[in-house]
Amino acid sequence: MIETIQKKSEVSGFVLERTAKRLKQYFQQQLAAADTGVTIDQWVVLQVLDKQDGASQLDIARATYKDAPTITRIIDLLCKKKLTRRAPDPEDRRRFRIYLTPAGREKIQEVLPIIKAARDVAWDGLSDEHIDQMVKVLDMVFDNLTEKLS
Amino acid sequence: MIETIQKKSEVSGFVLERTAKRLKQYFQQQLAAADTGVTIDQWVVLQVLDKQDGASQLDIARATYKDAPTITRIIDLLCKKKLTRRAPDPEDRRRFRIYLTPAGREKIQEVLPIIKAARDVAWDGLSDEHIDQMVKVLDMVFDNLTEKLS
DNA sequence: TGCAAATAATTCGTACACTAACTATTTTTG
DNA sequence: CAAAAATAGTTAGTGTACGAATTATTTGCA
Repeated sequence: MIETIQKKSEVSGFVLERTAKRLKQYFQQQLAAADTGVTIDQWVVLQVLDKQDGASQLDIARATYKDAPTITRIIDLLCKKKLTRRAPDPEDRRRFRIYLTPAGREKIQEVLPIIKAARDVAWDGLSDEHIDQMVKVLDMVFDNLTEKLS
Repeated sequence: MIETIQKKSEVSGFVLERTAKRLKQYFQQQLAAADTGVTIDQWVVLQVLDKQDGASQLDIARATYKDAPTITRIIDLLCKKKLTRRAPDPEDRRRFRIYLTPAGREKIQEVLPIIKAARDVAWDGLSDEHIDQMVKVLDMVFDNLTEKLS
């Protein structure tokens, strides 16, 4: 049997990309199936606000690793749905502070169980040690790349 | 010190997403810096054709885990750049067969070293065992989700 | 054979990612 | 203090992702 020899790194990037894509896809599908009216990326922003209400858009960008234009658009959508609101920052007129509305807080409570159930599906059959090990490797890759990008 | 207890799965999805995003970002940046004129997604399609010249768009979609409309658009762009061409499939008039042009083959040779160098950066300092372990975990997650999606 | 179902590709609409360019502020610093 | 640099946010353009609907063709089956 002839076997093509290829470096580990040749497949692993592909596997990483593929799994991340499928993970996002599954969460997205679960959110849509439950008619939550929010996307997974919008959910990520809501979660940041849940922990840090009144964050600036840049705060949110940093916390989510998304860029500024993306946050502008997501906040636009969330505000249109009345889940968040923009308030001027009294200390810096360039800045907005983003707050959850009561409807936003309710939405978080509505969506959280769906997210938790999806996590259980994704990580089913994996021990904490397995997950820890994977996170460690992923973080090393992330650090390798971040170093070179900055 | 008060520490918030959270399940492993709560952070690991985030880490996975974050690393995949950064990986893509780095490859994309390297391709742009070298003025290759192709994106990382276009490169992935070229690589499929390198292994399987004359593949149908659906073949490419399956091999890359992208969907049909996405492949249509990417092939449109690659054809516009004269790196690939569409040829009707003599056996099935619904189908196209996609072929690399000579310029496409040259482009692959031009881009390959850039990709290899980027891989080396990404996986620097990681042993084959570490990578194997990570791939195993990622594949389990992928399988967990694929099962539920179909 | 003939019609229904499946398949390959495309188009449309919405959402996200990234770059570059721009406005409006605030901070630095000469 | 005033000009320059940095910062916060927005807008525009290109590329990608995904679902739904559409067209053309092929296959399955009664």
